[in-house]
Amino acid sequence: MKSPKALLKKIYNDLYQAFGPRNWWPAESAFEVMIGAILTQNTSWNNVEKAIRNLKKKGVLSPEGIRNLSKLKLAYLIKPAGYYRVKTGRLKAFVNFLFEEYKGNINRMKLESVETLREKLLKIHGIGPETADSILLYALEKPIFVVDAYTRRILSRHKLISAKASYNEIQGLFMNNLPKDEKLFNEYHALFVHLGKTLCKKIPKCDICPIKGIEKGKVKINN
DNA sequence: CACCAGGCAAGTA
DNA sequence: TACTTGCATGGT
Repeated sequence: MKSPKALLKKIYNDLYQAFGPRNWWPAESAFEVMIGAILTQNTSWNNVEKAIRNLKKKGVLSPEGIRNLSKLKLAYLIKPAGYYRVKTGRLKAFVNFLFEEYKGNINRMKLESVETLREKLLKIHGIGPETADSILLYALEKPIFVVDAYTRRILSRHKLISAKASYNEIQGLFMNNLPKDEKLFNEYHALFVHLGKTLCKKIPKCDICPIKGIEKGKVKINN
């Protein structure tokens, strides 16, 4: 039990054993996932849910709905999610992209390769690596691993990565050592978030962390 | 009361 | 390249 492959598999198995399937992403449509991915940037999901509810209540949770809304009204509706002025611009930039590239049609978007999509998403103002990958994995069902603050914290705590490993390094650790399986990546990230939100949060010492018996010390990231 | 949450861009050195 | 700062609400 010392190769990164075996280790990452074991962590997954331990978490799945402990928490079971998480059924991610919590949303009723691919577009809702995309909007949620932007709204949840450095923001608690609880606050995002309020904003999503507001959008649904107004019947504007669609590419057309967001596009036709004035910035002022959009800002008001997403206010509970925080950074509402910034996020209004980001949502607008994103839906503009959807219409320019795909006529506002998500199915059209899904036809493109994950590599092409990722490049395009990263060019949109307000879409960084995590948001892009969340959209790719959870909205478009492309096999890509999402790295977030929880992932970083958990791996770092178990001394599997250095504290200042880059996004791409961490993503590579998973993608180079696991089968490129969308279902697996989906569940894996969801399990990390669940662990981070529950145990790691409340129990600083991590005494009852489900990830047990792993070898301490850094895992080789490059290979 | 302080602290932080499922980031990102822009500015500085 | 490698820090630092602004953005903002709501829960604990």
